[in-house]
Amino acid sequence: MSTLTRKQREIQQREEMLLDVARKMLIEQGYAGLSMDRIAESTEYSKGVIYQHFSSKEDLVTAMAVQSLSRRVEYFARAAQFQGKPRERMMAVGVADELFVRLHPHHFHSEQIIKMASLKERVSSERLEDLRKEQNKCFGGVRAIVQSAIDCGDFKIPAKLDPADIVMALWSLSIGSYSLLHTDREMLVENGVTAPFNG
Amino acid sequence: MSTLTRKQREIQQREEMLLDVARKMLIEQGYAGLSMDRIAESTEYSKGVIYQHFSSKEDLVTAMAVQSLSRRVEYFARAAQFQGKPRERMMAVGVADELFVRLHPHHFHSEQIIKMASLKERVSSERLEDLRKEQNKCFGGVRAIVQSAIDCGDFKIPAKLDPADIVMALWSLSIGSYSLLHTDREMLVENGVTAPFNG
DNA sequence: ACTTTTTCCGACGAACCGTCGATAATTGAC
DNA sequence: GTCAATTATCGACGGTTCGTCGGAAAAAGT
Repeated sequence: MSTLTRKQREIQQREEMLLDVARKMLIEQGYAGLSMDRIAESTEYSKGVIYQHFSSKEDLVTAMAVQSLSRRVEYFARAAQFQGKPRERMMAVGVADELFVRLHPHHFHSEQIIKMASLKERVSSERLEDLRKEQNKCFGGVRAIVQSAIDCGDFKIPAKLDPADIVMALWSLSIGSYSLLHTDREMLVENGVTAPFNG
Repeated sequence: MSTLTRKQREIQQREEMLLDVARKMLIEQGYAGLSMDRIAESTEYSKGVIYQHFSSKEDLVTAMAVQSLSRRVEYFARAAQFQGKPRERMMAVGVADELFVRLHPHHFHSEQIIKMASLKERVSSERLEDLRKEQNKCFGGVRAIVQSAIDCGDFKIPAKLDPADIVMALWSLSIGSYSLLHTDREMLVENGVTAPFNG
């Protein structure tokens, strides 16, 4: 017997199903088109059931972000195990990031939504804690790799900068490029941007 | 006599007033707290009048983004006139960017909102065109500076990269850092990030 | 003073969020 | 198998918001 009862597993399974439906709706119709009523209708469950899983619409979107963030952590963990010099492991993380973005195009989208002020305040505190944990895992993992690359003299940075600063810069680049590519692609093309990504 | 009639000027003035009120509301209460009804109530105008200016809530937010983006162009233009070597002009642009972000903290916020898919589709086509124009001005201005720095041998880049790629990278960094700083500041501090910004 | 045109108002329909008492299903006792 | 107790589910409802539109009010014109 597993650690969860049958009923608990059913509920967890249903939650994933709900998230899948919601994700599809979010991608296809955007945040405005994501409606709790329509999720209920589309899944043949009632709104009451939906609200047993998610305390609000924002809570639901946050749940999606947590889900995809934990996926991202998996990608990074695999990259961290890459056999080779630390510097190569850093490259691997870059590849993992790009891969993740390609395979989970909705992730940044849901993150952007959460980041709109005052939405965060409507997310259940447990869910926010989940999000925080995953983010820290993510950040910590990448920092460890950068740190090891520095330690073995494979990667030099100005003394003023902490490894954490490097991670933040990389992360910023990732967020920023995604944001630009997925909403202003025409503008970039118009202006002659050619290289989409680089380690 | 100016190119606009008195009435037209009055309307334009009112539009700015509406945007000011809306901006305040957006900053204080977030997107969810930004309500057309409350703008009407707060300005003592009717909703009908508001909708004569903005075709939808998203159109209004876009108008705010256009407004602040045109401010940003002004900052950049001033930086471009900085007396000194091209490389120094590039630094000046960085400073201008940071200054802009500090003085217009709502800008990225409204941009983030617009970028949520399917919101864009509810913005009037004229407004979208305005936005596109301003963005191109912005991009073009910075690229010109980078180009001139390259031309005079003051700033070297790998042959593979176009100046436009550099601009995109800088822009991405700007977007990404803002995004991280304004929503995950605790996480950054927790993880030991120290350097907030650098040219 | 009266008509025409422009501007403005706010009640209204539709959609949505989140709640909660009513209803149905499941479990457990006998 | 029957019935009560508990748990899970439903969907109607109140409250709020968006965007519209017919008609009132003000301005311009004659």
